[in-house]
Amino acid sequence: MTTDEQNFVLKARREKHDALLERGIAPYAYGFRRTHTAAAAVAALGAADEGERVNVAGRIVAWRGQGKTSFAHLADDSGRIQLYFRKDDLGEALFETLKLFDIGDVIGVAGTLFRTKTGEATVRVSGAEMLAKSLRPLPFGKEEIVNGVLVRHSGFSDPEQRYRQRAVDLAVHPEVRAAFVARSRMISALRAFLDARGFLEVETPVLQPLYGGAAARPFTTHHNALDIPLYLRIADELYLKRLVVGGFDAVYEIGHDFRNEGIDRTHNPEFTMLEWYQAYADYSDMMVLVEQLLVAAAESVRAQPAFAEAAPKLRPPFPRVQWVAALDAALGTAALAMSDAELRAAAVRADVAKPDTLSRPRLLDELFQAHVERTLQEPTFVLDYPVELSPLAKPKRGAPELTERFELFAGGRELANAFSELNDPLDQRRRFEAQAELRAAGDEEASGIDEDYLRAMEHGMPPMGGVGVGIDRLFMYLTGITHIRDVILFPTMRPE
RNA sequence: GACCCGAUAGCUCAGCUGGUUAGAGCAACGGACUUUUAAUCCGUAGGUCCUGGGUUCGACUCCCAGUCGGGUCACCA
Repeated sequence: MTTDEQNFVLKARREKHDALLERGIAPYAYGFRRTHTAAAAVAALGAADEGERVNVAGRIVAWRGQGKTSFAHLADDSGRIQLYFRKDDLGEALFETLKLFDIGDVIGVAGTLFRTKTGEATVRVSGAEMLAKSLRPLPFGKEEIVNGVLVRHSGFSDPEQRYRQRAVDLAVHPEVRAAFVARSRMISALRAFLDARGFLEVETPVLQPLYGGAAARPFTTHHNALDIPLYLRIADELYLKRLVVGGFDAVYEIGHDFRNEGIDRTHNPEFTMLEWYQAYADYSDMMVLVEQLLVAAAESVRAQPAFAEAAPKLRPPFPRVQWVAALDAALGTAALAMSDAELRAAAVRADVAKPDTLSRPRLLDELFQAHVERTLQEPTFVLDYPVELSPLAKPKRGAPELTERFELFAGGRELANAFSELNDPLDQRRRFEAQAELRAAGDEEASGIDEDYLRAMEHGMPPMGGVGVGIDRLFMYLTGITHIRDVILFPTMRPE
């Protein structure tokens, strides 16, 4: 492989750049006054054969030179439009300058709309400006429509390079842009849903002196001036609940959480979480809210043409199954009555990795995952988790060994997790102490005691329902996209 | 972490049971062409065949190790 400096393709581009300068043409402009986007220009022509004068700008994505004429396609955010350059229209000097234009250049053109004899809306160009000379070619493939389906030839398909060079991936793949537009619209819809119900969007610390609210290994960093370790948050939960103590009755946050764990097609170390908390509500209220929110999210995805078909048609209420009953049914016995040794033996039979190292709650959870979770394809609420698995959830009314907690599963994956939030500071302290014991016994994911959070709760925390929704996975479920890297613009990669 | 697959021109790929100057299409460069659309036609240039060992008269090709990537499975409440 040649180095960039020696590469003949780059060299040719650079020579054209220099030739533009010699002709007194700036290769990099300050702006361009557009009258139409590409799509708007096509629409402006309508069914007519001759149309108005337009100024359009974008990237040259195809070029067909033909002696004293040339055809090109110009792409912008809205779509693409064909350009027709004719020497008689442009004059000798400008037509010669066109030879310095390449696929990938960003240009602006002025001209009148017309329809070619093959029926395509086209700009008959009378003036063209270089806006940004592309010194490094973009790997545009050639495209054709076969039986109404776009077929791309060559192009840019190396998965690694596509994720590493997302700017290139986006520039040459409109369908990738469409996925991220859909993601953005879905997040807007989530905000609109919560805003309309009186929730206040807030921002809580990403850098935290203690991490909590979930079971995961954190990223650790160090603050120089304070000379203390700080952790990137693994959840927003404990700060949002402090805000409810402070008098904000309904809050939510959409932000990144960070978990220092493996990377695969459903896990990125940095991912987007929506959490909300509503005072005076319990987990039953949250179930209804989650159903409504999912319907709103699915509608927003279905409104995107690229995903109109993919988005599932949700019909609340979703089925509710009891955690204990589901696990008992799968194991054929009462799971909570099993001894630690029996649980461990069951874990071995279920191919759970390293069962000897797991605490009792983790064993139960592993068994539930192995036997129940992955069977849940249609959206399903799993209710009432054992208290050992849920240190931040209130005991279930009438069954104190369980908690008022649910998780929503769909497509075999967890989409949401919610509780009637524990607001008894004395109980919370006992739960933290139990976690601390598990931690001391080697459970890396058990939490410690967060005294500052306990102090906030001791001032009086209203009863509330709270929910966490994994946004990346929700979007994957609603679009049918199977790899988390395809829903995160810049997924975490090993450095080159 | 386990198993399978892959790495060759800027991009997408071919290269047989080992054989001497490593190919194609696109992109690039030169030329022809004033309604093309995977434009077409003629010509030119472009390579550390991932890295390191080994086998062999000879390795892009076979073997070993490594690196990186992809897929599947497992793990990650």
